[in-house]
Amino acid sequence: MYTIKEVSEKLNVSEHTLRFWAKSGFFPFVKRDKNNIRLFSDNDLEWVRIVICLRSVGIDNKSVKKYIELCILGDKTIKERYLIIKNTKDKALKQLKELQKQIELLSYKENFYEKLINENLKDTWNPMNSLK
Amino acid sequence: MYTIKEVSEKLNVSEHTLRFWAKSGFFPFVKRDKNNIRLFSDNDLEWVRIVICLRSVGIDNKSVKKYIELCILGDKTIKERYLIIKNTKDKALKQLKELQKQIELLSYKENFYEKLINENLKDTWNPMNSLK
DNA sequence: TATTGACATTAGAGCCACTCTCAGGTATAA
DNA sequence: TTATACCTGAGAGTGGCTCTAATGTCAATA
Repeated sequence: MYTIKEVSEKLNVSEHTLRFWAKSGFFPFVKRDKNNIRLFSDNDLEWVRIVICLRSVGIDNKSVKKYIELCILGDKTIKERYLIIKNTKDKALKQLKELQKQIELLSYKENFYEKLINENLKDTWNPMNSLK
Repeated sequence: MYTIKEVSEKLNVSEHTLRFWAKSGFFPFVKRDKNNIRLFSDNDLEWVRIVICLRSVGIDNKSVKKYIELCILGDKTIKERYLIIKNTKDKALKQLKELQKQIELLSYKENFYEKLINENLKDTWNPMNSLK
């Protein structure tokens, strides 16, 4: 069983965020010890991982909450949950493409600056000039 | 020359955001017509693209502003700008890896649900059970 | 035994980056 | 000349943290 701090370190999410998520009802199953301290099981960690996954792909907190509620409702919500995960994956794939495009642009500019520095040329990329 | 609306459509950023960015000093070079309406040149569009790029990789507005100010200062800031772009690219590459991991997890779960639906099995993924 | 330090808890204020609403200005078209 | 389709700025509202403050538990040390 892990405290908030340990979960925070294991999964690289701030304690603040974990408490905020807890307050938002993302972890209805996490137990407390006699001093009211949250104890996450290994299985709970997997849940946190899913929340991280959904959030990092830009699913808003309300929808994350809804997904969790569907899980708790059990088998009869499987199709709905399937669709949420599928749509989320599709969204993530789009983001991946977008990110690749941004990396290309950044690489282009990195290269551009490298050349400028090496060749000691003037910068032709400034408010008054064009990219290409 | 393009109005805010046209830029918004071309680059898929809301007019609100563009105005917000303008107010934040991200486009000090954009001209206005006699009615005070912003007119973006093709070159300005490239600037907006860079801002989109930096923002979408999570560079905060203050740092975006700083980068723009460095550009305006001209040649003597090239090395500093190079480092900003390089660090941003590295950050983006990390995000790419992270995103790929998330997509893997989503695919795993998608598959899991698909099987459940096809085989009409019970859901073993719920608060009380483990992922594997 | 008292206190120090490392942990935990909550409520709630503050912050960032939008996002939206509003009131108002201009230009063309019916 | 009124409708529409734009544009403008100011400023309120929102989401999702992020941080602070006040408080509590417990183990170790002076």
